[in-house]
Amino acid sequence: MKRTHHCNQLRPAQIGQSVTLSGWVHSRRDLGGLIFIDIRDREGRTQTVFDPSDMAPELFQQAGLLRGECVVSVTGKVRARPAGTANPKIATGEIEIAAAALEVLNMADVLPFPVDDPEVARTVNEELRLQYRYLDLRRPEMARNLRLRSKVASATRVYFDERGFLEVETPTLFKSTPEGAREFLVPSRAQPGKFYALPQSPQQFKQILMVAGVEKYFQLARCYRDEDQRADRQLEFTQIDLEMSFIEREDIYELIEGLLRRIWKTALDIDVPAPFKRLTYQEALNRYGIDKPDTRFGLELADLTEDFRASKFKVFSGAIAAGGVVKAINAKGMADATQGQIETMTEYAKSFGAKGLAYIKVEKGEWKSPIVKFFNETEKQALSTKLKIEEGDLLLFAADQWLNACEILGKIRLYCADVLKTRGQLVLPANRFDFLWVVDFPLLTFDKEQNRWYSSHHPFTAPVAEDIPLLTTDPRKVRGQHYDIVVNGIELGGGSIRIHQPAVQKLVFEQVLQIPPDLVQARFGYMLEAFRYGAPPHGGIALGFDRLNAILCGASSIRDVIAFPKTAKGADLMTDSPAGVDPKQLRELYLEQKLPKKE
RNA sequence: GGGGGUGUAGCUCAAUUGGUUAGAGCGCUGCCCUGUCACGGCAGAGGUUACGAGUUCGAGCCUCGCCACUCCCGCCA
Repeated sequence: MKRTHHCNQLRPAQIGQSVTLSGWVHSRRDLGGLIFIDIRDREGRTQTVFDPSDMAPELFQQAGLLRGECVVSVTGKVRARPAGTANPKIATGEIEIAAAALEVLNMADVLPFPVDDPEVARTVNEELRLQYRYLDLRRPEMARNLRLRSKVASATRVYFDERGFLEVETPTLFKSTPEGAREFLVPSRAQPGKFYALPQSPQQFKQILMVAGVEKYFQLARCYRDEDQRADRQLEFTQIDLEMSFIEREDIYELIEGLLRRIWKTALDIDVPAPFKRLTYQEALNRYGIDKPDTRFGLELADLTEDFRASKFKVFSGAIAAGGVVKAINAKGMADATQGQIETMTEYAKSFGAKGLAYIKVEKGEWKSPIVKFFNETEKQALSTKLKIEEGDLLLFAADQWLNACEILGKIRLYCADVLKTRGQLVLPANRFDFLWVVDFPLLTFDKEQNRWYSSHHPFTAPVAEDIPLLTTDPRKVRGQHYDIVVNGIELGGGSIRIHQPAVQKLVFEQVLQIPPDLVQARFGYMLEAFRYGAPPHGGIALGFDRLNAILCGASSIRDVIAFPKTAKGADLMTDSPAGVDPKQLRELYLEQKLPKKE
């Protein structure tokens, strides 16, 4: 019995037709002398009626045995529902199928959790959902996420095709290049003692493709990073990865703005305005305390360094004398925070390395604070002006080295925004998307513990041309031609213009990053060689495809937009992976196990 | 590696200060019911309180350990 329609197709126009529907028993309502069975498929659901006055007793009896999630085919005539019994909640609610035949394609055991009740299903323990993912994915919400993701992938492919990009697949069996994220290793059977590594990104291959003359490459690339996970980070994830030759940063901005506009239009029917705002790294830190600012709300950081340079309050003036800064935010309307809440915030700040969190509550025209007695009139005036102080405000301070002070207040800013959201004092519309580019990142960051410079982004990022001479003299000041795309405080992607001159690349590896020449040769020699045979200037970007879809779906975790995600410990609860292997398999790979001792 | 949260019936949740036989709704089973759509009514079954120790006259509750899930810090070139 092949189906003639799907379960969201029949309307009054089809009344009188004989049809067959196939799907799952969504719900049954057995009235004794009359049975209603709603059949559901991925498109929707349709009511069928089993009426004993109209059919063989065996058929009616069979219908009575059906249970939730049985798979059935029902054949019958489409008819209008009797007056007053239409169901306006579903699209097929004006009609029903008068069942004439029933084929039970498969029975179903009682489910471990309901999939037909969205209220309950939403709160079901995620552990259970992951164990029975095939049931979880039957839920309309999850089915919608899968479908949206597919549409976004299609729109992406169409967009890049229109722009002349080639979709090229790159290997997932790569080699280990242990700069950066920890890698998954894959032992080679054919070459004892040697290993592949799964790529953290197709970075090197896509640059080689530019040397190969592809000019415009893209891929929905699977990437692997053996690092601890988060709500927005999985061991394996997907990137919209691309690279172009003969371009500058502006070309990437234009391209990605177009892509995101296309995706938002396709997925949400929203017209995103372009060009996007741009912020330098410096400004992002200074104003928002983070390199991926959520600009949907204010609570911006103010700089008070000059106002407190000579202050009697030594915590401030001392930090400044040590080369640091004093920064503050005004948490509007939070003066009623309890001592406990302030304590919580202080502990929170300390967990990010703050020494403390000075505050002033502005209540009943008074400044209540343990520190305000140290301030003179000029200082108070400066605070008033720069922080636009009003009744009911809560001022929070950080005095530390510039980056620390900014980052601490950046975290506190987000924390305050959450509190204000919870209280209903800050409302962010679900359809608001603040896109922006963050640019002019420092090319290098100094690692105090290892006493060396490392790449802020990755070692292939090109310095801003005029900063190249500073590479060996003053690395701190070198700006990278790196850019991040941020939306609503989420880092959606990042990329850069790459180094295409082998001499500069070699200089960065050996002189700046201090990687021994033989290691450079072993790891990147093929790349340096490739660049000698005519490498075009090139650059690219990668966007987190899972994060992108989570944003579009309004999901709080990327697990909700990945069909079969892993838990925080990297387990797949459905298949029970990872799992042990047979000793024979290990022997074939020339591996021995040395497991940690349990105490 | 570190910090926080959660774990009680198939599911979602209760359970006073440590005190009687651990409850409710949904689901499930049986019976009744011809216009329901969260159908309704009656009856019933269903518990190693994640697991393991300990304290106590007595532990779902307190202590220690351990496991799983989750959020965060570190980590994520």
